[in-house]
Amino acid sequence: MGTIDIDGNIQEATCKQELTAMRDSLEILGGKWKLMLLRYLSNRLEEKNTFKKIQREIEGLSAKMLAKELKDLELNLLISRSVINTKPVTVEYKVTSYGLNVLPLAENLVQWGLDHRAQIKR
Amino acid sequence: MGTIDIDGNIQEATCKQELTAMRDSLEILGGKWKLMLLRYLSNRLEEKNTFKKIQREIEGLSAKMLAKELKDLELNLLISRSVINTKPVTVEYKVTSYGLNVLPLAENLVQWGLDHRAQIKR
DNA sequence: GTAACCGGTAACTTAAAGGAAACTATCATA
DNA sequence: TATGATAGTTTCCTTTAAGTTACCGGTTAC
Repeated sequence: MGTIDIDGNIQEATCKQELTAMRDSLEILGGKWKLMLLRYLSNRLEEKNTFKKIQREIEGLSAKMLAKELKDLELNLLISRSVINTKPVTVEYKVTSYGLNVLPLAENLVQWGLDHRAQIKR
Repeated sequence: MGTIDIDGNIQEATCKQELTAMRDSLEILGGKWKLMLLRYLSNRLEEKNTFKKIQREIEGLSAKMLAKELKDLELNLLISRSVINTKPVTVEYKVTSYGLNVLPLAENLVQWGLDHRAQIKR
């Protein structure tokens, strides 16, 4: 196992680095709404996903949480935010192409959760 | 996408079920120590991993948290607990074969975390 | 008899996450 | 002038996750 850096060198991660990496992942993707938002936006690439639209369509998601989660995702380059000059202004959120890379991971979690529920039932 | 149940039927999951599944996964695997413990035990299949040994070797992990995380993992059939009649008694924890299935998911998280750190640096 | 080892538990504290409701500011329509 | 839309922010509150310290019962070695 190893990543490849800019110069093409294999980067073997130490045990501690691996742990940090895992915690990073859980911290960045792990909130209550983050993966959900990424999946939501990934499944609506052709639509104009504004703040209010997202909030209306995801039940239970408050403005405060939505604003925070969107900010976090943007900071991590997973989504983009663009202000559009309509009146009143609208703001559109999109998954970045980099953000699309998270999807397989999210689907793995979905699948594991489904399998696990079946497993526990036995 | 779909799981296969006992009778071989394809189970298509609704959107809501998928979300629940994802949250289940994060809840079951998402604590501060759970995935770390699973990886720890998975890498030490040949050793006798007792409570104290684990606590000694994982720095920062208190008895309380260790006991709690082990209980949670056991409830979810991911590890097994067996009391051994030594004096004083020791308790051995092992990953179950079912628990081993979590490893790929954990490695994905590790890999994503490493890649992401590289990505953010640019 | 007392100190140390094992596998925990209980009580308390702190830090972070999350939720509800009200509020801001700008513009448009009725 | 009042109402409603968009995109948030602010305040207050509750819940949850996690850490700290002290302790228990049983056993053995000194």
